[in-house]
Amino acid sequence: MGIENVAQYLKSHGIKPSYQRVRVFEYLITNRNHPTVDTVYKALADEIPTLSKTTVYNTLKLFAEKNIVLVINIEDNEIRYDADTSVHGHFKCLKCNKVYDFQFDEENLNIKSIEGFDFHQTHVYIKGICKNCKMNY
Amino acid sequence: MGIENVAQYLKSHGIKPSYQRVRVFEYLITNRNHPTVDTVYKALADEIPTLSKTTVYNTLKLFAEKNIVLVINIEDNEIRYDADTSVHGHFKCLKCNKVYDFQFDEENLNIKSIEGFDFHQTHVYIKGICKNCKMNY
DNA sequence: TTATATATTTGTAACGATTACATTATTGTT
DNA sequence: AACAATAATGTAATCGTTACAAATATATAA
Ligand SMILES: [Mn+2]
Ligand SMILES: [Mn+2]
Ligand SMILES: [Zn+2]
Ligand SMILES: [Zn+2]
Repeated sequence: MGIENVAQYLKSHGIKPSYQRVRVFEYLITNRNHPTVDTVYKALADEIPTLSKTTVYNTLKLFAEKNIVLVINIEDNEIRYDADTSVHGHFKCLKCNKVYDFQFDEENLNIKSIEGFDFHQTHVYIKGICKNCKMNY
Repeated sequence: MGIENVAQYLKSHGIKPSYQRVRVFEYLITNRNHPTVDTVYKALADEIPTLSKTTVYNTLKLFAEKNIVLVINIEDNEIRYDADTSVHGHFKCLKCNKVYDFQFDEENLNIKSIEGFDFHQTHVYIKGICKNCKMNY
């Protein structure tokens, strides 16, 4: 994504840009790894020794409410976050556990049997084995 | 689904058809409501007073491993189960919390950027407001 | 600047869904 | 009936998440 000024970006979405919030959001856009709360916490705890895991929880929940992050529920045992809020799908490799982005044509989904419904969010999740893992095993 | 003999169906998928397993699977195919563990437990506990919630957990996990139920993770705070294992999408209404099935054209998704990956499962989840709730509020 | 109010962060305790595990019950076989 | 194997049950433990109160930081007014 092309976010140059993170503080300004947060402000423009109604979020006061505290130090911790800026750092969490910066983590998301520089490491595009669809991290869990724990991943973010462990990564930042070194550089921000006073950081509390509760703050990471609160911050990501706030980001989700303000719609600057997507909440990704591919697996039932982990919640991941994504600062890329454009419409795209997620592929999780069952061997290396990496989550890949992919594009898809939403219009061509050609959805039947739920006409007249209001769509707020669409999530497309695919599980399988990625190219790397297919070759190396 | 057209499953006449549940016990036979379980056997054919490598599952010994104990009384509890048959009852849980029967619940799934008669009430097509994408229930949680708790929903199944509460519904059957009346008729099977000795039923343990652990058994419902074990049973649904076994069904998922043997691929006779789908695990549905639309929301991060609830795991739902579906005995209809055909490819179809799920719409969750954010007002009435009902989960609707819908069909979609998998081929037309036209997925880019993950060529050469092996797909095991595809999930399409949509959240929004259903037709009923739109009209009645 | 100082005082005061508001917002945010922190750390700990509580919660709740899920799992682990030991015990009991059931089923199938000799 | 005796035995072995499998499944169900109930309780305790686990772990991710949330609630909450105290501490800290930030903004505003005097
Ligand atoms: Mn993504
Ligand atoms: Mn379904
Ligand atoms: Zn992989
Ligand atoms: Zn509804």
